[in-house]
Amino acid sequence: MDPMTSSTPSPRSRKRPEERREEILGAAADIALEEGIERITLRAVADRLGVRPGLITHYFPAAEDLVIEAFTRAAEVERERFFPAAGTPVERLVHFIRYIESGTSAPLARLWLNARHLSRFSEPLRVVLDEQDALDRERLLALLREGVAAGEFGEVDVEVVCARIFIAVDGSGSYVNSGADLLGEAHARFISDVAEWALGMPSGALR
Amino acid sequence: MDPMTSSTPSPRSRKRPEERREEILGAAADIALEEGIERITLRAVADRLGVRPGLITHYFPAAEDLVIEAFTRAAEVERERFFPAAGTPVERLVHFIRYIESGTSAPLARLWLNARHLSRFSEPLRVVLDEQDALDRERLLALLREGVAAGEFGEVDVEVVCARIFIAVDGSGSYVNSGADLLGEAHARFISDVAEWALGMPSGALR
DNA sequence: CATGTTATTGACTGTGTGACCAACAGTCCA
DNA sequence: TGGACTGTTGGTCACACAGTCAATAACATG
Repeated sequence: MDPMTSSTPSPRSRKRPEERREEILGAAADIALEEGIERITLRAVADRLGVRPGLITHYFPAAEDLVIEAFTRAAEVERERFFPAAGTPVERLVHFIRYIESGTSAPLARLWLNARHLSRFSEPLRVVLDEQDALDRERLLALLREGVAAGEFGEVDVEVVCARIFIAVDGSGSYVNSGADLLGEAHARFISDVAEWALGMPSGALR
Repeated sequence: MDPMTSSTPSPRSRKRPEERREEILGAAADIALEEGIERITLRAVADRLGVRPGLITHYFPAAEDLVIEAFTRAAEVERERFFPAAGTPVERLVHFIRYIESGTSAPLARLWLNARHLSRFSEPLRVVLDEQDALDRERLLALLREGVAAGEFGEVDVEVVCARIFIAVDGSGSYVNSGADLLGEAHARFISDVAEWALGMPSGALR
């Protein structure tokens, strides 16, 4: 039987450590997004890779470390979709708002909801979540500061605007998570409404 | 040895079924609030009552039913603290806002965050969470309608106002949950700011 | 080709979980 | 008082989990 096409217990595929480590982290990040962070288990990760659970332990002696790194990875990958590199501050802000209001960010919203909850019980997760939160905040703050400097936003307190927008994003995400749109149409435009309000812009300016 | 004061394996205390059932639900609701819904386990509940796990099974043959009922109970108990029965609509709205901004509602915020997350994986929990959401929404909507009728709020779309306030509450709760106040002072007044904005009231009117 | 390194497996431990069930014992009624 | 009802126990089963370790087999290097 050709060992390459053998369907039964695939012959040991030995990989370079860095590559395997990346594979494991990727699988764990996928699980976090699809099934929830708490489902990142030695078994679940191993099954995704067609590998034995002991191997995961070999790379991550403490399972919690895998969880932390996988969450970080998932957060980083998803974040890059939020803030485009090019465009004026207003254009980038509109992209950010669209990204959320369109529902495209739903997986990330779920991941965040998930992490915020679990952070009550895991100090390491709380720390890394705070770090990722800070990174997001820095992105938006930079965008806002740039816009103020360019005269696109008027003279606003960027800290306050940033806080208002992010709280709105989290609130919106809570409802997106459950799938049901309990709050009607006002929900779909909530982020842009809040952003316009916080920035002192006329209603509809960011749509 | 006096069986009443015996400290060793407490003599079987037999209780009336309804009473015992209430006891179990209360203990489970406490666990949900203090340790998280997912920690409602036969053992955890039994330990709180100084009883054997099998007894919990006797009252709740399916553990999931206990979780659902306990969550409902916790949600109902906590909700009553939100909306006082007496006062003008504005007074009641201010009470509602104060209750949240003071941090008193933090346990409920955590419970909600917890439930929203778990509802992804439990259809029964999703259903009961939607029900409880609807009850909250009805309370606030009634308050708002009353205020509009009394001329206290002007001519606003109460549905939109309600949605905005609740999304704000959820967003605020997400950050309260982690303990760290990542967003600074703007956070503490966020609900009242949003309520004033949504109601078209001057800034500070609800403080 | 031989040898050492190490990626990978398989089997085991201990804990926590929900579910199940026979036996026990408190309570109430005849 | 005696029996029936049932609240309650203690034990067991099957499963999922993290963690440990010796044994194996693929690779790299000489």
